[in-house]
Amino acid sequence: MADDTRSEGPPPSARDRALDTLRRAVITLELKPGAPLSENELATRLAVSRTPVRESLLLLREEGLVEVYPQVGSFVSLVDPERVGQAQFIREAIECTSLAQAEPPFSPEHVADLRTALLAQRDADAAGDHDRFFALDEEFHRALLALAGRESAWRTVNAAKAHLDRARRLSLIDTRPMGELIEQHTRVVDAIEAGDPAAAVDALRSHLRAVFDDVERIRAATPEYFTDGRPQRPVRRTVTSLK
Amino acid sequence: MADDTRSEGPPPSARDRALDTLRRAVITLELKPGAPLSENELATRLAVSRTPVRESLLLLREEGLVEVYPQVGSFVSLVDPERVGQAQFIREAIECTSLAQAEPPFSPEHVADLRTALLAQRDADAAGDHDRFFALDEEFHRALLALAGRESAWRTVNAAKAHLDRARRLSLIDTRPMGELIEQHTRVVDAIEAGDPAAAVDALRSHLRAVFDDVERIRAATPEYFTDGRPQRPVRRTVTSLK
DNA sequence: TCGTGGCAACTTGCATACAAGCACTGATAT
DNA sequence: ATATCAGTGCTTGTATGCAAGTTGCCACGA
Repeated sequence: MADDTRSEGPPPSARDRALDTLRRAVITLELKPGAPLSENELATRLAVSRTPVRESLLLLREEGLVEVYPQVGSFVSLVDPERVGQAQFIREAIECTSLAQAEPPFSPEHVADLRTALLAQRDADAAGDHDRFFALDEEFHRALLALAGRESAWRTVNAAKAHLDRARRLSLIDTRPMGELIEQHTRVVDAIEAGDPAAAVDALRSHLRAVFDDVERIRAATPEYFTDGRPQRPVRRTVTSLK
Repeated sequence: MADDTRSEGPPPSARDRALDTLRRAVITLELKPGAPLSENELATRLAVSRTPVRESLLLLREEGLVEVYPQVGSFVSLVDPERVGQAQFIREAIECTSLAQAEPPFSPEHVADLRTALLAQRDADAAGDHDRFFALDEEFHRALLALAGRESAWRTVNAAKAHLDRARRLSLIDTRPMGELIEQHTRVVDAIEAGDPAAAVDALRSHLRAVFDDVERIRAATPEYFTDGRPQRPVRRTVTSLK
């Protein structure tokens, strides 16, 4: 088990690499909401043919991150407050239900995972490392699901919260302190360690709603990245450079 | 509103048609779990090229309905009890949370929709029309979400419950009476009409769990369509005919 | 009879050519 | 100056050819 290279699975295909690259570019706002995309342009940049790029865009479209207008063009989706709200509801339903169904005593390893993610998150915030902060935030919520043996539900939560994540990333442009969020996470873990699931659910719920309320503030600050309810107007423009 | 042809949106592309056809074939068990697929074969049957078929398989793979082994073949996914349980949890979390957050008085139209679906479902059961029965079952649960203004969450629920639906369809092979399910639905609507959301949630939860428990019975009856935990063995065979 | 090696046919992944359609530009007429 | 119309270049959708790899059959040898 030591000399295992862990090459599990086949080598990533050109599509896998293109998909990872593009998805990451979209959620990190490297590709900004509303930015026009072009299969040919992206294929050139990624040094592959249109096929893997096209298939990637098809999957990203299914995730709600890209919109494709036939014979017109493809665009990074604008952040849709409606979808953000939907993601918020789904997340709250799944995470809170999971936590509510978890029964003490809790696995010490899982609780330790939560504490570890929490401390690392504090460091990342202090260092101003936004990417790491978000990765740890995901790790925290994932560990929360694992506490009740519902880690497999993470995939569904993740798929639903893409728009929510982008909105949250927008808020980091102001390099705003994340202390409040860490504080809220801490309250959740404290309640868990105290063996009080009900209190943990309450703390989690108010945390998730605080995150959601923040979206409106972000929207007011950067309205150009949000939909105004009207259909996204297809406008052909020069493609923004990817890296 | 009468002469409106409702042609909203562009005409369906070859990919759209292929995807609809294939997805329907998989969830109705016309294409049985474990059945080998072939892009070329399907392309010929559907009278299109490999491209739309390939893209459809890619999307179905993302939905968990198809498994693709590069250079080996594509197969209809076996029903995975693990995924069925996951779907059950997600469904219960979302539907019950939605119903719990709904506040009386309820919209008379929505309640009427529930009653209508219920009666129609009784007819479909009596007529032995399985497809219609399932369509109405979806309509019922969708209306339940609409009651709390969470109809948009239906998409997420639907995406998660593909394996669950196939398992339920397997049970219909015995032409088993669906009276119990209708009975359970009725209890939910009764509680709603009585303006008692808490009771409705309890009735809904026990209904969903009854559906889930049924899966084990189905698995015992038709184990060849379920995974035994081991990876699905790729075996090349003659492609089952589609329609 | 049983084991083994190689060939043939199939699979999906990727690249590319062609088709159909929309948007923008610019010239032209009013 | 303004409105209209045709052209051009881009877009995505589809079809198809080629490449790389795997499976299973079948002949061959022990």
